[in-house]
Amino acid sequence: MTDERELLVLGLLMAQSQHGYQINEFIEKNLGQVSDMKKATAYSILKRLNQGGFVEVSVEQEGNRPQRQIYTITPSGERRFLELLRASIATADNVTPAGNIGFMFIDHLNGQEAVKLLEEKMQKVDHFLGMLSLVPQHGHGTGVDLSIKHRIALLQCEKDWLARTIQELRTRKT
Amino acid sequence: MTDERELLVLGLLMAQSQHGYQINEFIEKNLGQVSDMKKATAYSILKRLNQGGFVEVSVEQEGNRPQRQIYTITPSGERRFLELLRASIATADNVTPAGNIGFMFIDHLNGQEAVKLLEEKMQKVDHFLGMLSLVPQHGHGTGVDLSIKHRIALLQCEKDWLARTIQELRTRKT
DNA sequence: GTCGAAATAATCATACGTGACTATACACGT
DNA sequence: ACGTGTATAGTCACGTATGATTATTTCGAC
Repeated sequence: MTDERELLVLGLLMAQSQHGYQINEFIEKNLGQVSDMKKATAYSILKRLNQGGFVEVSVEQEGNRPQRQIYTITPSGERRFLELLRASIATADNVTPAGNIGFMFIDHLNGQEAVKLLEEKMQKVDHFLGMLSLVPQHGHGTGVDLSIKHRIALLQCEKDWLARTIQELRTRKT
Repeated sequence: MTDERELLVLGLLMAQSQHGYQINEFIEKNLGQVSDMKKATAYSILKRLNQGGFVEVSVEQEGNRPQRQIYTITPSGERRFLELLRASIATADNVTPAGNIGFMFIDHLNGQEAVKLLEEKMQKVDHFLGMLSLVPQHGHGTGVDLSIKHRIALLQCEKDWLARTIQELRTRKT
């Protein structure tokens, strides 16, 4: 998890030098669908990256506004970025996709309630699918699009599985 | 994340009162495919649950062995369990399935390497799929089986997506 | 001109998760 | 009887992530 967050921050700095607020704004506004990293976390990651020599800090003053720390990726940081990127793409640690533990104990609920809750979940998945398909394409085959398509594919799969499972539970109850 | 872990521990205590070591052993040996929670984490969760009045502790001494803390779920704990269970089944917070951030930046690699890394990932997914299909069935339609089937479905979907994407990248490169 | 809301830019206290470590008891070979 | 590996049962120090908070500036409404 940590590595993915560092990768995200380094990736944004690969595009251009930025200050903390800018990074957070970008994540909030454009990547809300992709990362749930919080402001304070981004700042602490920037600090860590700086201590590791992966980014450099310079201070900027604009008008009367408070000082800002501008972060710039270093050559060492670019190497680190590629390292993390390769690891991220090539690995599949994939333990427990969130929400899976609950299924283990579903027998503690009666069939009717289980079905109702699964339907609720399916609706939420569907709603989320809707949000994602509204995200505009960035261009042909950019990584960002790939990433979005990946999420859509997984969510669609989740939705299908829920539909099948609900059917099964309904049948069994009879 | 925290909630899912609490749910897991409470769920195990719903089946029977247990001491910490027993819980950890069970998770390690039987749920390695389902949860990556570590020993120390389980102990700290038990402590928290105890402080919240969701489990009670009693001390047991068996022969000359060191004392053991036996944890028993309380009525309040059972309510909490159901609460967490319902929430877990009905929600779909699903932000960033691990490994997705990497795709965003895949353009920083050349096509050939990207394909190679995706193939590596696919192999790992496939290997993991193999492991999961070896897990013995617990019985007909128990939650545990449902949970495993869910993971298999998602992994299969991931594998298919990777295969499609690799094809696409190959085509594009030409 | 002034008052409150929103934007800007961050820090801090706190809780959570985990690798490393501690410590005892038993089994087994030699 | 002695070492030594493994099972038992847990604690602790440390790093990470985040909600809450701080502090200043700009802007629009009145």
